[in-house]
Amino acid sequence: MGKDDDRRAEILASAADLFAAKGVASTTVREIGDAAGILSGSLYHHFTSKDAMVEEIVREYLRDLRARYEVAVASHSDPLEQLRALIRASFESLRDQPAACEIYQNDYRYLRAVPGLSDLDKIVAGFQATWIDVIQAGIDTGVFRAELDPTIVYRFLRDAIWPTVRWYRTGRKYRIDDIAEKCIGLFTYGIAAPAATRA
Amino acid sequence: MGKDDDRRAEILASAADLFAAKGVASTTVREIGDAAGILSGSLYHHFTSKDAMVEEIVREYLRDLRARYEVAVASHSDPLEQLRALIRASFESLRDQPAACEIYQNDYRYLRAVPGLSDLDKIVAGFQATWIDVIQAGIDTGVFRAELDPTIVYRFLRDAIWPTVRWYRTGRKYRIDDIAEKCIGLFTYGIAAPAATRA
DNA sequence: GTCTATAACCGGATAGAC
DNA sequence: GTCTATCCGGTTATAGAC
Repeated sequence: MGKDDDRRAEILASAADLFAAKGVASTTVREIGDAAGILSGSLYHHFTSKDAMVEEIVREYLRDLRARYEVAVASHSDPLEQLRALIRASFESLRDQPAACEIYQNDYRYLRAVPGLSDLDKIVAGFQATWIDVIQAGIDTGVFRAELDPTIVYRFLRDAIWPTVRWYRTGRKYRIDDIAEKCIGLFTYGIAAPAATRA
Repeated sequence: MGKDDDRRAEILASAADLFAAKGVASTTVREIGDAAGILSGSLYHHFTSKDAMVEEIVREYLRDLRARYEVAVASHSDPLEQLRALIRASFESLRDQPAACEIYQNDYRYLRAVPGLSDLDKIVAGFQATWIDVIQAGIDTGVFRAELDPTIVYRFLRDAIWPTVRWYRTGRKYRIDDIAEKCIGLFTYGIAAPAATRA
């Protein structure tokens, strides 16, 4: 049984790489078969459909991300530290599961239309609530600036962080930890030099 | 002649809406025909192919954005004001041409593969250079914090701004000018309340 | 568990009548 | 300038042999 599961996992992993590189819709079952060393028809012995493969990849990814977020929030009481932990957790997720993350980023519209992922919007709303609660707590306790709009801040943070998966590559100029800290620094203190703008 | 051009422009505008809403690859020529009130075959009297339509939409959009950026940079000498003008110009572009902008955001991979858009990467590199030059000037003149990495700052800014086109809708809770100013405030000063973190 | 062969469908694009 | 009719290629998925 372990052997079969391994084979399944191998096929799924190489399929995820293809989905990430070319987009889900543009990846054919023939290509998935080629990458796994079998013919497309044989895929249907392991999976019921191409969309079922996509669903399995994305579900596992979301489950993992949810777990990381829960640890991040539970590990701190200060909202600023919680927010920083959420940012770090996001970058670590994107480092550890780049293929699934890229699928999630690039093909959200496709995923929403997959029958088995009809609860996707609900899951994503849960992530959003986690971030916004932390931001709101920061404002309420005076750690964050009072003028901030939590929803808008969340959206800018989210959209700044996740596309990193498209340009970050392991072993290149930046390590993911460095990028995470630069992101934290930028969003915590802003661009402007204090003396020049806060007079 | 004017009549023909109008008809062309109408078809192109409704096609752009479809491309933006469903994605370019998922939009069929039959749907484009339906939206224009003609059959798919008749489209080929006005355009040589579906990709030719896409190319025309995107080229016009990029030309307009380039012009806005040039005005933004030329109108100021202080790097902080130049950066703010670039941010405002981006949001105004996204407000005035939401369909083309969304295509550009969502279907970049598709666009890169369109033969007629083989210079796309080069054009985009020009945009990037404009932003990075301004950020570097801000650091050099001491207006921006010295620790900043211009390339990274550019990427976070770019990725925070453009996805706005996906959730912003005219006449809703926020006007685009408000969103632009909130973006400027967030990236200029950061999240942290000064007293709490700068001690 | 994989292969062969093929069904059933849908996409972009074309030719020629009107 | 639009319609009718159709071609051709590529897609997912299935049936049954091995």
